[in-house]
Amino acid sequence: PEGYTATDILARYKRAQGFNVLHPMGWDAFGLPAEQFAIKTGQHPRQTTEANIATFKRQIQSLGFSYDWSRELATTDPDYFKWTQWIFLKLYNSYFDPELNKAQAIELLEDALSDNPKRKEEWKVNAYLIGTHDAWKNFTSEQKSFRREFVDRRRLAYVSEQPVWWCEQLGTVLANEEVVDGKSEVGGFPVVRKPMRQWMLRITAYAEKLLTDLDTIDWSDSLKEMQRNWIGRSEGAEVEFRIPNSEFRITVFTTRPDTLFGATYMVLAPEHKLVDRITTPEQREAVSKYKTEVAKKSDLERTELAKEKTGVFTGAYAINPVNGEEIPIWIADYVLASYGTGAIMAVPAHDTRDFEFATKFNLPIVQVVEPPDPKIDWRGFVGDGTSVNSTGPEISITGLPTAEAKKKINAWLESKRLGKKTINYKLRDWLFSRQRYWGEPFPIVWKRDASGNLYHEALPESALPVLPPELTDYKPTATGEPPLARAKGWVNLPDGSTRETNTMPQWAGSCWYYLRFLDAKNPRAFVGKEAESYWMGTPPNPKSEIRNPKSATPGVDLYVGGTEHAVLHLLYARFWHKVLFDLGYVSTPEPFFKLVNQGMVLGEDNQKMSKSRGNVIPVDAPVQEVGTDAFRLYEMFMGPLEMVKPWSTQGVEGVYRFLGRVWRLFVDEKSETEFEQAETTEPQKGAGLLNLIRLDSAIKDVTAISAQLKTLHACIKKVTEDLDNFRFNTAISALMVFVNDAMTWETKPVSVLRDFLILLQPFAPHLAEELWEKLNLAFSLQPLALPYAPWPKFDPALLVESEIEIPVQVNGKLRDVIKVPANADNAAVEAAAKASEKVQQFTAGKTVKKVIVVPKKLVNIVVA
RNA sequence: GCGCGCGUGGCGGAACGGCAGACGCGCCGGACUUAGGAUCCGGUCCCGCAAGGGGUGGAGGUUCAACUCCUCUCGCGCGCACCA
Repeated sequence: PEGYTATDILARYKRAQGFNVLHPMGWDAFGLPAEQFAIKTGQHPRQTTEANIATFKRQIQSLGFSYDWSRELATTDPDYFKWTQWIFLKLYNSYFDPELNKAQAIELLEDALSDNPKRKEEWKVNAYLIGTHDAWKNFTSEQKSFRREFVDRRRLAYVSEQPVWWCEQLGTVLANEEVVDGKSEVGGFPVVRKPMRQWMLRITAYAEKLLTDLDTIDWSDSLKEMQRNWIGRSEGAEVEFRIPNSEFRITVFTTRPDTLFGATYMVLAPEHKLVDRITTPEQREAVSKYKTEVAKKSDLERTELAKEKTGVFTGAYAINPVNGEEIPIWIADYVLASYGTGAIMAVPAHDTRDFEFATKFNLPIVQVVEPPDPKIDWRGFVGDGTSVNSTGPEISITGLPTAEAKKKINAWLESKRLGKKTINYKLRDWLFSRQRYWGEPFPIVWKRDASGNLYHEALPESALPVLPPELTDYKPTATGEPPLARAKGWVNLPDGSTRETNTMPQWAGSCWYYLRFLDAKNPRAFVGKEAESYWMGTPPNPKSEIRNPKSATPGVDLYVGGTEHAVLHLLYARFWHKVLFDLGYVSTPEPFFKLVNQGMVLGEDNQKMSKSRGNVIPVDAPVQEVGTDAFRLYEMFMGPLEMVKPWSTQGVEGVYRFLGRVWRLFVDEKSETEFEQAETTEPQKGAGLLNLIRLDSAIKDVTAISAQLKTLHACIKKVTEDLDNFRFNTAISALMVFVNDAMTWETKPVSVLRDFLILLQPFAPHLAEELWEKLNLAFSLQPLALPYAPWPKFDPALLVESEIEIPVQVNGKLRDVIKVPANADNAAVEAAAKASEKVQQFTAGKTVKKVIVVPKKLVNIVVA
């Protein structure tokens, strides 16, 4: 409720300011967690999903959130996932054009192949593919399958056979992002690497944009940093090492080409393709034994237990291109097959891991970098310095600082065609298929060509939505065959083709729901052009003030959510959005302009709430005890939204008492006693008895005096400014200050109380509306609905004091507080300060060296 | 190990470089009450009768003035982690 309360307050605030506010709610209900719950309770996922939605909806509605329920959606609804499948088709039918740096329709790739000779060269298209687009129709089946493969390899959604994370207990493969410390993110089950044929999404094509565009959006630094780390950009060079008397070449990636002269050995990942080919007969046994050992280790063991380096010599040597020296090639599991080229040049003098390895296996350690400080030991020094011992027959970088050395050696490598500058990313393509029942089916069928080769083909848009088959046994299989394969009648189509039986992951639906909210019922498009550009488009809606006016990037004005989606939903959604942007379906390059992470609410014991600890506060409990308004108010009063903070039952009572004071500010206490008595004697009259409650007789339709206006306008100013900065806790404290003061008033002007209720309404809407209604009735005011009553504007003129208090310091220490006329000039203020008796006590007999007068703030007298 | 964030009363937390502790909880005292776990009034950083002194994890620095800026350091939280 914390994040939802925050957005509801802002939605109500912005609505009162006259903005057109889109504040929606929906259900992201496909995927593993929902299906796991269904299996656990032995029900069909559709049943449990519907039941859970009903429960959540009841709770959410009990909190009085002002959602536009006409836009409610569920990702499991065919009217919704039809468009999830539609977007998948767009991914399938697009490729990433590196020259234009954007996604393009796949037909353009085909056109480019036939029209642009330069492009053909780039793509390394075989000569027989050259011809006009039309000519392709007359290709032989062999040619067609070649062309198909060529195109398929470039789709943003593609099929790939490679080692993937397989989770036995969940019966499905998982994406990198869903595997945490060698276990599944859902359930914490072990996962293993297993080669499988799977659907992938080419998110790596967007690595650079996903990284650089972070600078255009207003997210927290930590969240941006998490995405940056996950994308893991690193600049370096690829260098090619020859193997003597062999055709084979080993390419390594290094961020320190300047240390090339210090490369005294090479290491290949045990899984590297060349390992078996280069291993000498004498070393064959040792190498294959090591490979088997490594294969048995889980990834967890490979990383966590890797304090001690292991590896074996392959018997082969490579030639260091800068000095022609032969260096031994080892294999070791500290080199990962999945990063860079799966091979490294080892520079033990200037890399911690290589240093450990070389020390253990007695490999030579040669200094090639001089640390900037001679006191630092060069052994294991990994920072920047000056190159030494780096002179070869053709190239020397000795004496150059690291940055220049890198530049020079890169240029040399490039001129010799031995290497080139490269950028590497940790980000891998997104594994997009799951062997589960509860997800969107792929709009894909499989066919065989004349020579019997299996190939995939997209269904036409008219075939959407592809509904999943009704299955009584929807549980996953042990073999990894998707449960959908059981529905033979569904799988096999009349024309002999078969349906794809994998389903999409739980993240698919949430990748674009914010777009569907804009136009939730549109039957013709995933979102209508007009609706999209009205809510999301450039130029930014000039009425939006949440949006940073300096940013050219519009999008969703405010997204409140937890950090748990940092490298999952929030990365995936940005990726999909960028593809849709490239293809011209949305008008912004980024989906979410401002994102605020609400901090977790801990249990009263300062621990994370969990069933096992028994410290969970169920939403219904405080709502029943103190009511929705107090609950909302406390959620916001606990502390800053972003901060982690513990729940406190006593704290809830505090804001409950505040609401009681608000009530008594408006209501005649005697009438309340009458109401309570009547309720016990005549309970059958029920709600009608509420009329017994009368407004306090001090509330009058009179002009407010200036002190009252001052109190009101100070409150307006503070609440307005705090809401603009998402500082709910201090806004509430300002409301409390107002009430504390107003309680002492002998006469309470209606106009002031009304404005106060408008300020209170976003936080405590129920109480505010009740009192608003009573005021309207009692004073026959126009019956304007409170949520649309215009937000009051504070008048600075009313806050001006004729006399102000100025603290006076002597040598920076507070000695007195003096009263001066607000319009007093600096000289007058200084004189008044010096005239103060208390001040004189500390200045007597001393020389005044300097007097600092900060207008309307403070006086500091410096004496010696 | 690297990155990000945070250290303020008994507690949650306030403070554009300008009166440290707003507001709330708790506690102490009083009023009203048969009663109070309701409500209202007053008090509440520490030492001190007071005058005054000390105080924002610790040590330095910049400044007339530092919770706020800089350097180092300690502690806590989160994230990443053999990424070449």
